Amino acid sequence: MFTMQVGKNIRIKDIAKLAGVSVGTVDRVLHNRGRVSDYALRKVTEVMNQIDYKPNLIARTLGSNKNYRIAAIIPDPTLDPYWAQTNLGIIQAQTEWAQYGVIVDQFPFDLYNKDSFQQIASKVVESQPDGIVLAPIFYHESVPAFELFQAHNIPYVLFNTNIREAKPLAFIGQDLSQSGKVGAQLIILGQHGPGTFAVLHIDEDVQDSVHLLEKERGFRSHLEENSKAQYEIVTFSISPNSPTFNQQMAKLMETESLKGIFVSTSKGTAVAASFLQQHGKSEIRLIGYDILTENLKYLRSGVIDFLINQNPKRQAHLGISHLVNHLMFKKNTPGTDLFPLEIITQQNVDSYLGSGIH
Amino acid sequence: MFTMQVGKNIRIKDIAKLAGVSVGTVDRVLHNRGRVSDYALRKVTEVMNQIDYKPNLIARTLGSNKNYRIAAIIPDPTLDPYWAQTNLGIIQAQTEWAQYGVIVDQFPFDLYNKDSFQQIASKVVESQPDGIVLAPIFYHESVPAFELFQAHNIPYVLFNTNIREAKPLAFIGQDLSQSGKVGAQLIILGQHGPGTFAVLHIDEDVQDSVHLLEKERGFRSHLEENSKAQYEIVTFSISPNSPTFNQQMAKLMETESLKGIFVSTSKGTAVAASFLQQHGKSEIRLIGYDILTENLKYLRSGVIDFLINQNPKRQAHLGISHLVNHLMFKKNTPGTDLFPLEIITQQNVDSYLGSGIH
DNA sequence: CTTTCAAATGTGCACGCACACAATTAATTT
DNA sequence: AAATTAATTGTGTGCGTGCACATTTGAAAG
Repeated sequence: MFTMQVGKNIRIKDIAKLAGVSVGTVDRVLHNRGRVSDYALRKVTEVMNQIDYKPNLIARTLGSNKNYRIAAIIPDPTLDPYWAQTNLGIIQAQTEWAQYGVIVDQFPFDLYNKDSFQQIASKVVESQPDGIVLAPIFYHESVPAFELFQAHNIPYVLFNTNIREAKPLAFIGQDLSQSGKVGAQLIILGQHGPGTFAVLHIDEDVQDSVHLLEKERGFRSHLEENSKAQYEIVTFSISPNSPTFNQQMAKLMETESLKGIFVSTSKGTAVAASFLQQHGKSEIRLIGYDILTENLKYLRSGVIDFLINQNPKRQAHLGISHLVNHLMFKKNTPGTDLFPLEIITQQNVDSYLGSGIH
Repeated sequence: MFTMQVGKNIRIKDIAKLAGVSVGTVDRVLHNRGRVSDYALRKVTEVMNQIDYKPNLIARTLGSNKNYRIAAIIPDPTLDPYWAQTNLGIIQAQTEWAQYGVIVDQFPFDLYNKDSFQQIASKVVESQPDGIVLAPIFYHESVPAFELFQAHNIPYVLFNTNIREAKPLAFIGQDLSQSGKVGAQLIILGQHGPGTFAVLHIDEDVQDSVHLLEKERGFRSHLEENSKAQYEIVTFSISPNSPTFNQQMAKLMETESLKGIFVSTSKGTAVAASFLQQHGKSEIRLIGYDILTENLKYLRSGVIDFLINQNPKRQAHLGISHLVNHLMFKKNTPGTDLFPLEIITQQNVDSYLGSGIH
């Protein structure tokens, strides 16, 4: 029907010519800003249906010379090495987009204080950002926050923890139940029953931490389905601040039948490792989370056998990129971006440390 | 010294004003095209040293409306599922950059024919591309190819296999020796000696395949260093076309002491798996490479215990991106991009399949 | 002192899009 | 029929950079 130049891309100008209108009209149709007659609308949409128009995103960003402010709500990075990694990802995204008019403001809250989360959330809304990225680790406190964001029409992206009720622009993280299954698979590998496996939730308020319980659920379900031998699974939910903490851990270490430990938190992994080492029980299989400096030490010395990498840095980085793509490039982001459940060992850990952002 | 507007970025125009010259002169200095007086050159460089000018890449690509042709030299994707994955990565990059005037031409060569590689290489140079990405799987044939590229001043990016003599723009791939070590670590996990481990090189001409021997070297070195029990390691280098292939494999399967098999090629992994299954020896630990459809089947049914993911798709994709960044955005690429040695199991394989390009 | 010519410098347009504003047309009122 | 107003459509400018071309400068030659 129409002769098109090969190689060259279709521009708004071309559409205008084909539809017999001006670029302004096409522009109004594309962004449905109204102020267009039915006739012109029909003409343009007709052309649009026949050709495959892909707007030049490069030109678009240059043309609309907008500035965007993004708020990042994360736990205080100075209080926890895991969230320090997250912080790094945010900083990276920040510097990356800075020259294109994107400003990322961090709003840290206290990991151990639910109220602080709520306070920060309303503070963020007050600052009227164009978008929000957040790690909604507190279930109950998050739901009203989402409602607040929605009421103010601010798009938000979740990472780390998914919450069913939230209708975010995107979720970036892992399938936590599946993550538990990976842990289970690694803990029974080459083991011969019967024996005991321990699940440890160290350092967080488990009552409300959906993500930790999800991991445990996956862990248990895989063991029940797949282990031929008889294994006992025990769960400990303890805070290191508790007066009985040392005592409880010591008792666990001395359990004769103990064959493996699965720790659901990254920080807790190193804690469990130190106890195993102290009690000369390095042979007991230990599986935990994330490549933190502390964990690295124990992984290298063989106390920790496997780490499951949650990649907090990349999660945060990608969260912001998603938001920028949405705001600046008007790109449709995929609803969920599930990260691979990376298995880290003594032998492949360096290949992960060496590679940039993966 | 100079008052700068916060938030706003420095433009060429700003530099010109500060240096007391026109934008044209600044442009000439930036791209050192000459035709600039010593005085002006000094003035501009002075300003450049004081401020941190980051060119707006968005505007740059829009302004210089250039077209780039990239040639991709890879083994024929129709002959091997591994290289089919590579092909997918190239196609993805192709569609991604198409609208910005980047054209990627594929030049497939015959995986089993070294001469075809040489022929294709000179054919590529004839086509005068702006850049080349290639998988130099044949050592001896690659070196003269690199010299040819250099002589014609065409930048090239390597992936999959690194070659010391090549001075590429970038190398994208894995540390193969370390990859073998990961294989070894996974094969002894939970095993109790004594016993036999087999290293299988199936399907390629091992004489010249540096990459396979690298893996074996790593495998052996880790076992020698780390296993307390006595293990015997045997190596088989066989082609499935060989008349004695079935016989040799059958004999291996019946080896009583066999505790594990490490296969160095992705295609060979499925072959080994089928033999294990046929002989009812699924309990023998099997470790191989890559998430190919065939391998997936055996991984799911438990015949394959671990796969090490080389991520051919992403390697190819990133190779092209590196080249585009160099050509179009004039960005300095990092010399080497070592991919993590991803460990794939029954439980985490879906998390890898689900995620897009990571 | 004018002419010639090359080196140095400045100016203007294009890239494709967004957006503000100007111009046109049609409908309604006086 | 002229004037007012609203609805629609078209035009122009800017975003920051690259590049072609025009202009200026200064020195050498006539």
